Amino acid sequence: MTLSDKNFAFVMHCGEMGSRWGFNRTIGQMCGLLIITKEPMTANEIADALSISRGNVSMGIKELQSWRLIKVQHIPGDRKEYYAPAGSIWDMANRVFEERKKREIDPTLSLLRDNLLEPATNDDEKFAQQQMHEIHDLLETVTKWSSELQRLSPEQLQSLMKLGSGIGKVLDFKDKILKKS
Amino acid sequence: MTLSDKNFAFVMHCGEMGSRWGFNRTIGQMCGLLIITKEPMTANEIADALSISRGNVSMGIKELQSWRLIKVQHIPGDRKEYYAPAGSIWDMANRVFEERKKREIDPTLSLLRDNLLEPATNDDEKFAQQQMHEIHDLLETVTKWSSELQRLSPEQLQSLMKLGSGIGKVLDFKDKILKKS
DNA sequence: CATTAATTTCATTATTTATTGAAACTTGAG
DNA sequence: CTCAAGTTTCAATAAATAATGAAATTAATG
Repeated sequence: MTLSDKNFAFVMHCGEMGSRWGFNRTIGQMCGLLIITKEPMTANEIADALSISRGNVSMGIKELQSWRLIKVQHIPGDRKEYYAPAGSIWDMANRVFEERKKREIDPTLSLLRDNLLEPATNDDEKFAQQQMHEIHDLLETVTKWSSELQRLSPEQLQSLMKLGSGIGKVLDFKDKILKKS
Repeated sequence: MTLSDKNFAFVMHCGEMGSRWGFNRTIGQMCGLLIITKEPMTANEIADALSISRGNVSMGIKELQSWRLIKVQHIPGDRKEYYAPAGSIWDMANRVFEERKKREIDPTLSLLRDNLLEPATNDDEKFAQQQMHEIHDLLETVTKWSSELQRLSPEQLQSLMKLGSGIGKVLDFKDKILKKS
């Protein structure tokens, strides 16, 4: 199975972007490949399509599984493993978002919490703590929000998404209501 | 000027996180250092504090400027350049967010747009285009939203942020209103 | 305009990260 | 249990990325 030029270009683009999205080139390519391929693929097919070693594919699969982006399927009478995206595009974007929050925000939040528990012992530390406090609050807000978004029903989410520039108006509206009551 | 243990630990943490935030270790450290240091610092002070070469600091400054995270200040009668964060914590987070959108989303959106203009020439391409279409729409929504958030006044933003779990209720409320009218 | 303090550049070197492929391991079938 | 198809591991190697520091450049001062 060979990719058409256009599809190949997309897969290569995913490779280029890979490291910006949180993984590396190969894993970006694998992810892109599995997304645009209708049928689940075997590890060997992936290796062939991308001209990379079998071992590298194995690593990549492990990584993609740790991101919960792919799932394994079996075909009766065939002992090979077939890989496919673990959900819709939306699901996958969500997973990447969640996973990146875990890697990019949580560790810092934890460090800041620890730091802010101890009292500052001089002026430098006092100023530093003020700054850290601001960062802490910002990250907490982001965290609260992302978990809030996770909790919304798909319909609510869609409603929110479609809102777009309407969000400002809804906010003003809400504020008015709250002031009255 | 030497850092206290706690402040040093914070700076080193910023280094560890650096690559996850979109830059590299040194630049993460520089960023953290400038944030928790009350007074603007010279390039040499930065190099000393982090035990890195002067040249490396120069590179880092250039990079941090390209992210619009730091600004240069001058002290009368002193020809050295003094560096300081370019805004509040909130400003900086926003800049990072914006810049990352530019690097992580825009190029893909552009590729997808181009791809979707050309008609698919076979079934594989047809399926691939469906998937790309979904990705495209998702990224467009994200883009629209982030620019929407940029446009909100600070008060509106704060109001939105504080909303937290209230967002669901506001949405339901909005839907009710819309249905009535 | 010469001096010199300060900054930037960039070829070289060091470090980190990714890839290969052969060997070890796992697993299902006979 | 044995075989063979399939997968994983990991030491060795390759590739990419970052850091150094000396030389070149810039710019303020008298």
